[in-house]
Amino acid sequence: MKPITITDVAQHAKVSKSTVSQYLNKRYDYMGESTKLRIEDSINELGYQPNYVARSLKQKSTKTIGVIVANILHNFSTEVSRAIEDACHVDDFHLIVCNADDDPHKEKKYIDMLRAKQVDGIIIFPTGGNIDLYEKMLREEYPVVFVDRSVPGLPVSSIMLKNEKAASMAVQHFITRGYRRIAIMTTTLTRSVTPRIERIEGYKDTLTRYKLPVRDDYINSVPRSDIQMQLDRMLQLDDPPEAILAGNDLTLIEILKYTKQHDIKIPDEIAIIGIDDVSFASFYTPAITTISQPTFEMGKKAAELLLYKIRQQKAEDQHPDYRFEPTLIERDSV
Amino acid sequence: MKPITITDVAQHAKVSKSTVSQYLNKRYDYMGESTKLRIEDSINELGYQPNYVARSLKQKSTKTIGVIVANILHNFSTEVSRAIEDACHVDDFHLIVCNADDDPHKEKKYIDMLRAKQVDGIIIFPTGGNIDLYEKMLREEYPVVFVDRSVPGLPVSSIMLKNEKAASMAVQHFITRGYRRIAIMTTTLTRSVTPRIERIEGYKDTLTRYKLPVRDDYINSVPRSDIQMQLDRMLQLDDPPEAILAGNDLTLIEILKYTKQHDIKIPDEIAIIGIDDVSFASFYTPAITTISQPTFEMGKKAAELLLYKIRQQKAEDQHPDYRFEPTLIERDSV
DNA sequence: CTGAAAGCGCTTACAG
DNA sequence: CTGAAAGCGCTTACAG
Repeated sequence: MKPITITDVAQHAKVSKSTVSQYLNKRYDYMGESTKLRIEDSINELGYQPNYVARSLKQKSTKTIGVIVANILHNFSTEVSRAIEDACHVDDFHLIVCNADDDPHKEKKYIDMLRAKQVDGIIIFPTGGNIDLYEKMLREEYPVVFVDRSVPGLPVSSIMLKNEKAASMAVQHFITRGYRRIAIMTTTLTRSVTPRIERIEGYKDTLTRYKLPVRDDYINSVPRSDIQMQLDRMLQLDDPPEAILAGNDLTLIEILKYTKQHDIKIPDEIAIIGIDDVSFASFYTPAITTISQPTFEMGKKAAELLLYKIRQQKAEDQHPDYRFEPTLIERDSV
Repeated sequence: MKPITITDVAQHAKVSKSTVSQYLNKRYDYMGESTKLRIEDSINELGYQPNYVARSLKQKSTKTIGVIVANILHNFSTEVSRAIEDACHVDDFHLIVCNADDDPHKEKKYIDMLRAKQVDGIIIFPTGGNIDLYEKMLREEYPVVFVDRSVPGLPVSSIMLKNEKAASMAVQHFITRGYRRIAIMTTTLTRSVTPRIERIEGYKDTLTRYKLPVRDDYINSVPRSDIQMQLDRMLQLDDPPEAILAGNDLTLIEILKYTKQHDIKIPDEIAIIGIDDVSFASFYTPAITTISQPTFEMGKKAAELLLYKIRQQKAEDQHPDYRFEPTLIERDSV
């Protein structure tokens, strides 16, 4: 079945393609009322749908943006993506979401694919493994915004949590409740990743501020698959920690699996706070105290910033990173 | 900064655009070795990236498919989408995922948008509210595959769970463990939705088969926001149920919130099975017994079927629906 | 107020 | 073995 094109509509309405195009783009300024009506009728009668691909080619804009998340398994990624989608929707922009799976090769593949598809800009949760590619995009004045992690040296702002503050709030909460031996557990990646570094920094600073010792054997950064083992090691220390700060949702899940399996009571035997709110936090037993990120605002800001760059046709921005406030949600795991 | 086009490459390599295009499409059959090398060098030197939009316009194929899930909040949707993505990746097809949010208007909007963007086919988790639109697509021989829910009367197969069997397995498991007063709770929608209907059917049949009474006041289909209230009502019956089958993940979550809040012991005071595996099932206390769907296989089959239709340029298929096996994962909530 | 013509960046028969 | 030309379905100055 042959699709209806603008030519068919023009013939049917007995006007030129140009006039139909004017109509489609709502340039009614000089259009006769009867012409307008004839075109409208023809469109309905033929069931005409404009071909965006053709339009995009001519206009050099697809009204589509790409989002590449570092790892879709983090709840944070999904929530931010959804907020980005909502914000784009207002301006009639569409989204293509890709998952780099913490792999710079995949990230590069997706960047290339999205650019070949001519998306108007990309929001990246950077793996950190493609610095020269990010630089190249910038040289080509291609609109990019970073989320969750920053890329030092690039004049592109990143939308991030106040990570140090988040860790600090958690540690302070532990301290207030009387805990002194406080550990932190994060997942590790081969590349250095802003949130992890800053959260550990905030953790250390806060301990120091409260004159508590900073112990290396309480600071863990291991691959997700090794978390259970690492907990084993840490809890067998002579003076094991009484509290653990989970650096993100996946880490928290591994810790809960461990405590469940070894029948360790929370918070009596070990207190827990997780950064990132998880779906089951409120109805887990015990309900889990978390530090949540304002994912909705962060996604919105990322979208707005990217759309702004797209409109201004600029890639750089002089603004420092945008930092968002963490929120402590007190529940029963501390 | 002006992007590099095939014309630039042709000039730089001192050949025609046609030849460059042949090269790009790996039609090397009659191409001189030196020509090939010159083109390759020019591409690298200029950093040329083909424009897929232009290619798509000419080839009338975007190598992209759309996925419209009824409600992204169901874990099932996310997992199936990911499986579809993996399967498409093999054939170098890309994905645009949209969330209809159980709203037929949004579903229609997304179908129109995806077709305007000329995606080669769409996988739909149908809301059921756009039958005429589905029919129109079929008339236009547009490739479509349904997932999770079927649309009666349309010669388009749907990829579904053996829903009756899933409910039946759950009920049998309850019965084997000695439970007799078994209820079912599902979310309701204004439109009738295959899984819900079939699961209730399977539930009833199994009770009947075991000569247990089928009680209307044990069968609940209410909006998500009313689940808590409904549980209240049901548990205040003179002879309240001893076991509840949760029709999907969101229902299960509402039930767990309720039991937590009212301090109801699982499984001692109420036993629970959820259809759909949830992330926290294994480390919840108690670990939740679930019936899981083979989401990976289902997504794979959906993708394969759609890609097949796209290649054959056909929309109909005579095959009955594809049905997949549920799996009972015994844990501690029964 | 409307239409003819050029052009977006590719691909593809076809000619030589 | 390679190139000239037409065309995919739109939009956009420009002419009248």
